[in-house]
Amino acid sequence: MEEYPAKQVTENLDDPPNSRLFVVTSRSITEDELRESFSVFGDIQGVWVVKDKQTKESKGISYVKFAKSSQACLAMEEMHGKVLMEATKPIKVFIAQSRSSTRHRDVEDEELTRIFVMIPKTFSEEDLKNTFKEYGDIEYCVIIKNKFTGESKGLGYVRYYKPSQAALAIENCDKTYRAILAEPRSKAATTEEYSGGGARGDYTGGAESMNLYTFPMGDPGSYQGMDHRSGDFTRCLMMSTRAALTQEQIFALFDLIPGMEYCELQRDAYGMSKGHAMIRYGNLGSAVYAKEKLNGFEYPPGNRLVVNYVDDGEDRSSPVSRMAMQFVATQMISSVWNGPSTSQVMKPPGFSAVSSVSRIQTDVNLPPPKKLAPPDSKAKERLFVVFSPSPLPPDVLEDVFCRFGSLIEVHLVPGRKVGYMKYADKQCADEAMAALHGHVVNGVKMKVMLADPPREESHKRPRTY
DNA sequence: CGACGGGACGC
DNA sequence: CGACGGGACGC
Repeated sequence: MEEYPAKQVTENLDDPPNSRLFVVTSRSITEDELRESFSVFGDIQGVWVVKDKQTKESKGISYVKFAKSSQACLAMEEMHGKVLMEATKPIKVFIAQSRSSTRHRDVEDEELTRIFVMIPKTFSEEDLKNTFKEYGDIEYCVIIKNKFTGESKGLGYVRYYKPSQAALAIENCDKTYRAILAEPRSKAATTEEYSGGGARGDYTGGAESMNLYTFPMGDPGSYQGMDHRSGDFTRCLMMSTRAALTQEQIFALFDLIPGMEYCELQRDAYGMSKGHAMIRYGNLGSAVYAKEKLNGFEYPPGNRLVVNYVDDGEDRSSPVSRMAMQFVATQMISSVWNGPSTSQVMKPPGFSAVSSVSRIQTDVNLPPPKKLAPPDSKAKERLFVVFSPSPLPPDVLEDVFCRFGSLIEVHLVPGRKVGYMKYADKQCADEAMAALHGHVVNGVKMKVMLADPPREESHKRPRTY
């Protein structure tokens, strides 16, 4: 990166985060060749080939700095495993450790594919998915909820399949979501030594001795993102991995679930793993079970496997097969919640279907519910609502206040008996106020007024008088 | 009466 | 296995 003043270079290496690549190549690969092959992915700010001090020969290590993390991630995804020149080995590409970091582990996809966002409390996981799917395919969404009341805490996780997708979301989503990369869930985990080295072959043995019931899948949170639609279950699975796994390892892993018919690692023209394997089971139950047990499983530890259903071309539309799949799904969910020993206890199919019984009692003649305005809409008017004797739950308030149209968000002030209703349209807000002020909902009397303008950004110096 | 911004997952 | 240069300069 000699074309930049040195001070600027060292200061920019980690800015923005995860915008620099660590590239392992044959020693014959030059800076020009790297620049040439990586420049299609974005704005390269510098290329540095590490060379031996004395001999000036390349050590087979290079750094490529991009302007954006999404560009670096895309380049990593596309170039990892590629052969740059005839008769040289395929290159390895990783996001470089930040210069200040002392750690020596590769940066895993696990750390680059999940984002942490702040969202309106009214957001469902479906809303979250719909908001963030424009940046790439989402593996799952989870909203953090109060365990007792089920109320959203206004925080969520979105897991993408690829680092570039998460990076695009962070770079481009509305600032109000405050999207950042999520810290990996296991903080001090992965302590045991996997120095990554020659121990790869041992993991097959490890897998065989593993107890399926003790897989680290026990947190119900990860199931909230599971897709329960019956149409998504198939006998065919696709597994993605970024660590190099052998055909034998993958076979052994998926063969732990009885009924595997077929398992093949996909390879590119050089015989290098493309990081995908196709697995098929002889029956749907086995496939569902394998997916739930192995998706997210770390094998080897630190390398998170992604397992998904792929369309196997079977007709899943008949009522009989739909019901069969619903049955399997319900059984799965039940066994997850209750543990394997009680998996016989099942809820009837369709149990979790929405029961939209009206839960509103009021002295107002309410119009029917209307759709919410997009969460990123600009608020044209806010209502200030005072509740007596106690505040109404947010879902009830949303149901009531949305009926005049353009409602963006319900905000209750924690610990107080007041709240704010954000509207994208002034007239809708005024209608809501006119209709609801002084009225009673579920025994709670409401004052509905125009809100004072929001407090200014509090980053100013405190007043000194 | 009654006023408004922050951040973490049942490991 | 495969991890960090050379050269610079505004309180």
